[in-house]
Amino acid sequence: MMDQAKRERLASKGWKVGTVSDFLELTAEEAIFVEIKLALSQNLKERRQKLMTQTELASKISSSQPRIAKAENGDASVSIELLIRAVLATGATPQEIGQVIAGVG
Amino acid sequence: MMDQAKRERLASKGWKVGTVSDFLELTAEEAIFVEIKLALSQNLKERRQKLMTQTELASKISSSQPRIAKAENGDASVSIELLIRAVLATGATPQEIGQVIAGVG
DNA sequence: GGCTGATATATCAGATATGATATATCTACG
DNA sequence: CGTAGATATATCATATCTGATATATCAGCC
Repeated sequence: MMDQAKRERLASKGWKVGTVSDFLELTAEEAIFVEIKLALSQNLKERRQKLMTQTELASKISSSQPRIAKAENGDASVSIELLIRAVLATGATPQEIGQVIAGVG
Repeated sequence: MMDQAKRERLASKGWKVGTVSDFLELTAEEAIFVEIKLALSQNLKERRQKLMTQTELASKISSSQPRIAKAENGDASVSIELLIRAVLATGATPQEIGQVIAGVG
């Protein structure tokens, strides 16, 4: 079970987990979906930090530094689309992305 | 190298691969991104057909039958978001989704 | 042929994610 | 301290994706 601290951390990023009952309304699939996004987000941050600045990565994918920051911080407004585009731009292979997702759950 | 037939197949779904030069403007990462979407699309169709109708799946994820049809046919207007939500709704695990993505490339 | 259920295609108004911009915060170094 | 580079936060107009709806096509069966 997810603890209070984690719920608050997610809620602060815009995820709809404010109250306990709200949280319980998340279906198992929705929960997995969020976890996949968070896993990609973490992976992006790790890979990017070794290679370049947020500004450099942003220009590679015609995005902006603020959006990369949100992507790396698990902001709910960032789509999986952008997360995957960004991870690919760090040189990740489909195999690596697959492993990150498989590591969820 | 992708052949003419495949280019035409993609273009017909809305992908920007109309002319050869347009096609060549796709970066390697963009190409991988499209392939990931197509792999998820195929996987969705296979899994869903064994379990339920498009209409049933649509209601599970508060979508519509036409949108599921587009998702299964690799239409460019369908996001990875929707593809993953749909695959999860067929009961796929993160492990299975990871494998599908890892299988690209 | 006609009927029925499933899937595909077309259109569209509304919702959501987007990049841009401005600015704030942080960190390291002089 | 002050300056510089990197990252975080806020706001916003626009582009893209969305579900809904209507309708077309297809397959199997009578």
